[in-house]
Amino acid sequence: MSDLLERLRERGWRLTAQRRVVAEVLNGQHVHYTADEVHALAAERLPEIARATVYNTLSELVALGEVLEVSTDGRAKRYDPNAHHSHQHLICSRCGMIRDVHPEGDPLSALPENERFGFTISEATVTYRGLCPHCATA
Amino acid sequence: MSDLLERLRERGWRLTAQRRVVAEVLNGQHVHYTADEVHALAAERLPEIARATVYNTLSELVALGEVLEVSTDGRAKRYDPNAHHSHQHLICSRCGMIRDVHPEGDPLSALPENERFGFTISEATVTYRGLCPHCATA
DNA sequence: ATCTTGACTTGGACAAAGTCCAATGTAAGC
DNA sequence: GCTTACATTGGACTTTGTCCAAGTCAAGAT
Repeated sequence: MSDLLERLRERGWRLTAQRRVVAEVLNGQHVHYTADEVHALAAERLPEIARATVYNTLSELVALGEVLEVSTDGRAKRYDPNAHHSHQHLICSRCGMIRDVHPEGDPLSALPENERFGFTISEATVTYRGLCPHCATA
Repeated sequence: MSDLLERLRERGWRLTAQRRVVAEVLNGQHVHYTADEVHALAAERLPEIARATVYNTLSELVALGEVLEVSTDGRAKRYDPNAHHSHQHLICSRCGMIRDVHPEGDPLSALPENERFGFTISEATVTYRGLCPHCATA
């Protein structure tokens, strides 16, 4: 935890109570919260924190590479604190639960040159969908 | 084109002027429009078509499996008329443009059994991101 | 050809998610 | 402990999408 705050301070991040609370809410979670959920959890500790501040802070954490933005469908974006381990996502089509997974190989290499259309490709994400054990039996 | 409309009619779809125009806008495109873009294009031919009708019609086409919904990020969903050929997407991080691409191999097989957490996995989608030739030079 | 009817369309209100901005507050360096 | 540049606030605004009651119309029946 304090690693995160220290890394941020080294990069010139001004450490305010609001930013600390947002970072603490995210840190070490294996669930991926929406911005509104982060706001609600942060407000438990710091009641007057503004929605805009949560959005700002999340965007900064994403820009700094400390947190990943995951947009699963047309709904709210979710924030994934596990930015330092490359991984992909497995999502339950029914309940929306997300698990981090680690497929083998590099999906980037599966795209031949003549399928790149002049793009400068920087990233490939793989999303697996299906039913989680709980939803499959329910 | 008329294939699509015929298929839909066989399934009991009531063919209205509005639905015809929406289907015609989508048909045969290799770009993937947002609902608003579809609305604008449809309105060129049928000026008074309502936004709600476009949304309704797109949802029906998706439910019938004739069109795929692609949600690229937090922005508007895009509609992909190429539902009958399996493919993946390459997205410009700046302007949001989408191209269909065809990577080699099957991403599903890259996920080992012990990384499936009891899920019944039905689908794997791969999304490549980068800058399109136009945005890379601008 | 006209009627009938249930499905379709309309437009406006509403909602969710997110952005923007001017005024105010404050962390950190001096 | 001052100062000031940077952060926060809250409310208005935007975008994307959904909902609904009232009006309209495609298509089968007569």
